[in-house]
Amino acid sequence: MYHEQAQRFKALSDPNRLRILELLIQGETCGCTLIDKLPIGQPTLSYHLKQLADAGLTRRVVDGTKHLYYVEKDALASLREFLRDVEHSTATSCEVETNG
Amino acid sequence: MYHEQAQRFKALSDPNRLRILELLIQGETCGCTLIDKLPIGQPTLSYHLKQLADAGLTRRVVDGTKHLYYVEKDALASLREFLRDVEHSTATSCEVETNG
DNA sequence: AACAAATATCGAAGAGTATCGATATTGGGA
DNA sequence: TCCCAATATCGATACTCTTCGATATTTGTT
Repeated sequence: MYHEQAQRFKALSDPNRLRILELLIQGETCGCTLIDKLPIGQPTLSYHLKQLADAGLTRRVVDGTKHLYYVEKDALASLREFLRDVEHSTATSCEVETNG
Repeated sequence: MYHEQAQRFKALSDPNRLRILELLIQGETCGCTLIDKLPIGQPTLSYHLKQLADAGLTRRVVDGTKHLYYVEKDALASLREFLRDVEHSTATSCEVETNG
């Protein structure tokens, strides 16, 4: 089913979310510090973090009043694998006249 | 800039488009045969093919009245690379207590 | 209990998306 | 030239997304 993969790609289809992912990977964990590095307000950040979490791309850990977010690298790897499979599932009849 | 990558991920964020990509890779090339394998009408297929082409994921070759579409594998590979970079750009301070 | 900090949720506005039926366009064949 | 097949475009509709300000919730601190 393509629906699940499509959902994950959708989570990656927003520039702010890609930026968030990279900040998280680089060591940011807390919404309260992310907010200073993004051109969006707090409710919007919360919305994007939820999108990422719902897609399985991040995991949330509650620490007192702070919420820490971590990237689920396995999910990213799974998407990479999907793309690679699509690329490689050729191998059959896709022969375009190779000018020979 | 994340905008361009986000655009490409957006092109992959629809199940029908993922299906189209796979059909194209597997040897389909013509809209007139794709249409029989998808649960959408002709204008919608045309719309999706345009989305994919605009995102640089496919290339169109006109052959008389038929239009042939080919997957730009380089674009897929570039997305894979982007995902891998995001995964690997850690290496610094993202140490979560590794239970040691 | 009162307050502050961090986050989530709500309601609304505006933009964008997917889909369709109808119609236009383009190219090949009679 | 006339018709057909393949595709694109248009206008409309319903839905989803992103964003915001305002407000609620949750937790730690005094």
